[in-house]
Amino acid sequence: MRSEASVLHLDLDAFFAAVEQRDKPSLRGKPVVVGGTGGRGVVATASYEARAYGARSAMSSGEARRRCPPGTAFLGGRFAAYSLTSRVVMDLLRELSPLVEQVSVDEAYVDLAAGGHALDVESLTALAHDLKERLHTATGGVRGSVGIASSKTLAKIGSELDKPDGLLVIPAGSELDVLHPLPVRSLPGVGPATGDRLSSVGVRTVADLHERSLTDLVTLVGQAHGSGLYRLARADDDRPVVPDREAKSVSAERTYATDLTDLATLEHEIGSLAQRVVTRLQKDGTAGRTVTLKFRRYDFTTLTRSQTLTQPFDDVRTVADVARRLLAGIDRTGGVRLLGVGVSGLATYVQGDLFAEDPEPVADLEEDIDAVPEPEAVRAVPVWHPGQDVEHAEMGRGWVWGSGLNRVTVRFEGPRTAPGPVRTYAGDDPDLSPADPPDWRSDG
DNA sequence: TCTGGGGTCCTAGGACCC
DNA sequence: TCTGGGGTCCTAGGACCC
Repeated sequence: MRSEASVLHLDLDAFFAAVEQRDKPSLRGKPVVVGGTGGRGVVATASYEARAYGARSAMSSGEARRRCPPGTAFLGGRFAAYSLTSRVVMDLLRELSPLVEQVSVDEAYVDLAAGGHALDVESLTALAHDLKERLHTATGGVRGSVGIASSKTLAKIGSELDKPDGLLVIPAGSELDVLHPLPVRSLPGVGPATGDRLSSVGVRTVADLHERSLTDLVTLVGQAHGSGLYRLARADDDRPVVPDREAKSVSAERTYATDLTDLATLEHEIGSLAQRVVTRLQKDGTAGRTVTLKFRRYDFTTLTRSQTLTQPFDDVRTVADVARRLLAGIDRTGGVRLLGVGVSGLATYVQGDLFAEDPEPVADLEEDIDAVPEPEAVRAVPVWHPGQDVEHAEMGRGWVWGSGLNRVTVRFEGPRTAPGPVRTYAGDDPDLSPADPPDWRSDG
């Protein structure tokens, strides 16, 4: 908690629906629901007109249809438009401060102290008012709610309390006055499960929470969550505004209109999910070490299976092969409602121009790189993927990082100058064809 | 027409190493 | 011949958020 209200939280109001209403004037003033329109769809965003009829985020689309009147627009979503509009807003925020932490397409924190702004309540109110107006103009009609307080949590609660089109400054010193009357469920991080546990011991408001001892709370909801709640009840939150957080995992999943049972179909679906994940991995110039398969049965029971490999990978074949092997160990009786494929344990690599004259130094990126020499060449080499039959090796392009006798170390070509997935094969001819596989091995 | 899709963080147990 | 802890990594599941 800072001594001044210098953290701003912006939350765009009914964002997806607002963009639709902006682009289609006939939808303005009418209930609009954006989300999955199929039999198993859920609501992503309901306009405030639709909320008046009881439509809510995460509700099944069927339920929303039942609640909303005829004439309600049910739309599938145009994510390119949302993302473009989001960028306009985030650019405006970056004019306020170099420290902007984007949480999602429609939400961000801004460190106003880092932007050198006057932090008295009057100035902050004027700043927020001005931001809201500029945002509305720049986006062509989207509105947002702003909270400004001495911490991220309080700023977020502030924007939430005055929605929609809100503006709430919580002056330093008044945090507990705002916090204590609120239901615990309104604290970020307190969902249905924690809410029920707290309620079962008579904790309903933040004031109730404030009366409980640290040990009580830790016993009730665990170490991390318990101490977090203890601090929250005291407005004790000093988390910094952090721009550009690195992603820790990448995943893709799909719920099928009807449950899948056929193994060949499941394996095919895993292939297309793996492709989606790998496309993003490669675009980000990153690679991962762990593949996770997510599996939801016909009855909604959900399980995950994962496997960690010794080397990072960023190719479809590895991801798909590992995921298919994980699938083989799962009882598929009754049918599969959802499949997901994820990659985690991401390693971050320096992006750079492949042919830059003065490449980024790679030596100190990771300890185990120290011994690796500069790449000698980029050339076509056979590429083997962990878990793959040697017979199915392909030709690929890779950086050759040192070819010794009977041994060539290859890194995948990609937008990076630092270590990526390493594939080594033994053999004295670096131009061996896949039809004539050498004695393959995977090795650092 | 019950329950999307993309994430983060935490817990807990077992393996393994020192 | 009984019996340590601590630390880290991996796996599985769960809570929560937008």
